[in-house]
Amino acid sequence: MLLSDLLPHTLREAPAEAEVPSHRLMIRAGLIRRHAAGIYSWLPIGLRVLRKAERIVREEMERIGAVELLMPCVQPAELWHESGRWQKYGPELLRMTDRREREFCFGPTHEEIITDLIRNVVSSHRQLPLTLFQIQTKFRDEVRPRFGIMRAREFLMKDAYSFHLDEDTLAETYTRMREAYERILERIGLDYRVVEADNGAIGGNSSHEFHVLADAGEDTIVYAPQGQYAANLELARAQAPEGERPAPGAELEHVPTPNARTIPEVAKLLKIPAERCVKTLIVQGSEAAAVALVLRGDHELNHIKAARLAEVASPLVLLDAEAVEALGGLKFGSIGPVGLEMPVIADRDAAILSDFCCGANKPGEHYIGVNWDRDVDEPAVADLRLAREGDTSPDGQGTLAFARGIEVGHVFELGTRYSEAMGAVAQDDHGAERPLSMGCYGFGVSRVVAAAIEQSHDKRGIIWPAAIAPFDILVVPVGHGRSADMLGAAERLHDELEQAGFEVVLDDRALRPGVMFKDAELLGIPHRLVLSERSLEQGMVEYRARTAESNEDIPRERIADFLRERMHPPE
RNA sequence: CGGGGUGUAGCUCAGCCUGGUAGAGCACUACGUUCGGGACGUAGGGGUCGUAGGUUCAAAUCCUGUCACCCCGACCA
Repeated sequence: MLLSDLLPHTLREAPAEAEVPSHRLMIRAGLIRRHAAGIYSWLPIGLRVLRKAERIVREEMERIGAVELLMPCVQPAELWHESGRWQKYGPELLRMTDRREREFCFGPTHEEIITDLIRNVVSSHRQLPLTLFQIQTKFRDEVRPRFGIMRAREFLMKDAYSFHLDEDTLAETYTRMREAYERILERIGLDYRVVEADNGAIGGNSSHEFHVLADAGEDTIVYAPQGQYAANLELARAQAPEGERPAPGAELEHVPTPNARTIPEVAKLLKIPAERCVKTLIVQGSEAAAVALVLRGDHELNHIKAARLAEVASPLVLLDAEAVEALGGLKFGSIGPVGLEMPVIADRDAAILSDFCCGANKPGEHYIGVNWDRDVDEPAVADLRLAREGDTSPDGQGTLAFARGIEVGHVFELGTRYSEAMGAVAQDDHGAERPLSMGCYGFGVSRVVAAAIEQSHDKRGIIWPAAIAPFDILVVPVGHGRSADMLGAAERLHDELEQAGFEVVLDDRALRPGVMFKDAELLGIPHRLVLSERSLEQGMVEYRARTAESNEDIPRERIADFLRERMHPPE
């Protein structure tokens, strides 16, 4: 293929808006182009990469017996009303009306459509289990699209759905899908972690996320480097405290704390470590107007965990200063559980404290020597806090470390949430009609391309993993001006390698060598061959891997074999 | 949605404070010289200064509204 035919458009400088390496490099290399926030074109070279990622995903889906179909991007509102999500999904759902004022949305996901399809097509256990997938453009009207293709509003996703009448085959498909995702990420050559996850808006039971590790990642993942445990920080269980609560050793005492509102200020003023203070957060209750959450002073509230408590409203609402004041004159900076007239839930670490310090529910006053049971009713106890680096892993193996991750895949066991709402049933082997169990499995195809660049680039440009590189080999002829047949020689080399089965692109732009070399590095094609007047005379070709610092001269007639060995080294 | 910021040529930016003929580098076109790490010369093309209104003899510049975009926090492949 000729580079000049591929709409090459490299930039020396990236637009000011591009912040993270993958976004900058994709724009500079001319792989994508933005039209509006989170909406991009894929230029020919970029599209080759996307198609390669897509092909790997498709192959691994087919390997586990999933079957491809294609569903519509535009979906009728009625189906979303049936599942209840027309109300629930919120402004992220791009809604529209047709000429007859009938409502539609641009699909952000396809549970409704697939369930509608299956309920009309499947009626017997003999047709199950069944796993279907598609690779298709999705639209989610993200609050804040950013980082180019990484968090776009329009993006390419593989979504798969499985249907079952028994939990065993659902669990089996779920496991096979997890393994398929691991194979995809291994084939692309990415460093990743599988983590326990929250189910979010899609709902259901068990759920795992697949994160590619990268500094630009938007999620914090928690994992034990020496053990198996890994989870999204939102979900990571905190280490349970050991031992019993010590018996009270101090008297309850009222102390003035003028101008000390935060835990560090109070701790400093009273010369008490933050670990012996508690903070009290007032949130909206599910039934009660307010619920108090008590955490140790040095711990942070995990909002997801709090929202999951039956007593607490979901999603979590932290009451603001005004609402707190309305509850009997409470002020931020001096709230504590003593004498508080509302349900109190303490984190496990706060619940085993004795002789602790807390706000006295009057501005500028605190209590010290506070003890549960003696001074305050025993609280309900729950895991409320965020995990911290250095905590012992919840499974006891090693200590927790944090890393940044880019979520490229997410698998869910949905159960019967959609099939019950939408009446997707089949007859079991006794002739009884039962709702189908579902699994759903998403993989961000366009996002994994950005993730690959985040993990594999240097200051000069992209370093494509071989599996998704737009081409295997770039041929660069230099010295057009001196040697009349330079381009002809390059074309012969290109044709020969193409016939040998390589994907080859020839830089036929006849630019100055420096420009072509810079672009070669920016584009990141794994193998570069340079032809020059000198090498032609000597019957050699100059080879350099994208990752190498220097050149090797390879005899012209050996070049195909040499490249074969480089790309597929003998075991 | 809350907080901060930016809109001037395809890209990076200057000009704005202190109103007076819209600029530079890169990119683009033509010609010439160059040709192993982002060359040089000459001549060109391209911008109603985001947008609407106001102040003024005169607005890129001052004022008001509005839109778009970017960054930091609550959501997701």
